[in-house]
Amino acid sequence: MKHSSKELVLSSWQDSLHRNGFRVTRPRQQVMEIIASSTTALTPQAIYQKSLEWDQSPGIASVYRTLEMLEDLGLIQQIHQPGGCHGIWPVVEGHNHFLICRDCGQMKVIEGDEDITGYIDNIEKQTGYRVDDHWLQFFGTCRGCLD
Amino acid sequence: MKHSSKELVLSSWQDSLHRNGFRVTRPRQQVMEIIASSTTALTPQAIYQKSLEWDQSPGIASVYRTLEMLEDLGLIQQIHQPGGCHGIWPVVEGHNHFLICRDCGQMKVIEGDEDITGYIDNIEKQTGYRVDDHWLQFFGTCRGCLD
DNA sequence: AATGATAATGATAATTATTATCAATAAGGA
DNA sequence: TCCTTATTGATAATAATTATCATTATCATT
Repeated sequence: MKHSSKELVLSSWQDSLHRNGFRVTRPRQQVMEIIASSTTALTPQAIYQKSLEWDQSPGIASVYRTLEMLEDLGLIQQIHQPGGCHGIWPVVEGHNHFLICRDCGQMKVIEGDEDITGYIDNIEKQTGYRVDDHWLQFFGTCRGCLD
Repeated sequence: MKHSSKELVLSSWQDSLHRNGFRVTRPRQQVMEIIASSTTALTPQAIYQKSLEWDQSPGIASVYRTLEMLEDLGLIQQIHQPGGCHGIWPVVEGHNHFLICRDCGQMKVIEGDEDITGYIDNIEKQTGYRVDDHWLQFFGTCRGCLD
């Protein structure tokens, strides 16, 4: 029996909650399910709206509380977009860059390319800053929205 | 007589308002002054707070209205940071990348390096996306905060 | 499987940020 | 200087997030 990536993510998240002494409750499972299933970075409000499709759904306060917990555990992160707001996206192994479709919001995660390490060295030399992290995001149109 | 960069920015912004039929009012001048003088990307609320140091200051609504106008004119942009909120920063010629100090918020603008064009080509080939823009931001510690 | 300590929830009040409204004001061309 | 009207300031309305607290449900222990 083959497990989908989503199921692997969800079970590892549940493990993480247990290991850190957090209970695995229905509201938390629902929020995690929505995040892990999404192909776009969702805002807290959007997550709450999606949860309303269930016959039973978490209160808005629990959505925010769950997001805070997941972020503290390093399981999710905020992705910023030109519009102004940020959406929620799972943290995955390694350093990532993001590719976002302006039309439908669909996201792709790109394995961090080390091509820019040279660039970073230059910046450190020229500015005197010590650089310890960076964001690289690409915006454009996905295959499906190009037609 | 040598004009500072700030003065050049402010006079070009005023020209832009005039050319586009906007009046140059005291509240607008104050907001522009604060943005052009800042070494960090300020939120609308932070701009309003700074304006209160004057004996006369714009209402909060005028701050928001001025920011919307300046953004529509392409004179300012929103800079996103890990904290969650975004700050206001002048748009300058060409494509830029940003270097932000985590401690004091001080920003440096880096002339867009074309090193990543090859990277973008690869991404387009591998994903089928058409990429038309990107954000590259570096986070770290500035010279002053390193001590 | 039942119990119990307590973490977590849901409902809602409180807070904060942003936008809309409108009478009064001031910019800038005539 | 006058006049037209774009803009302002005060504040109401809206939206998003956080805090409060009595009730509920998880899960280690029995």
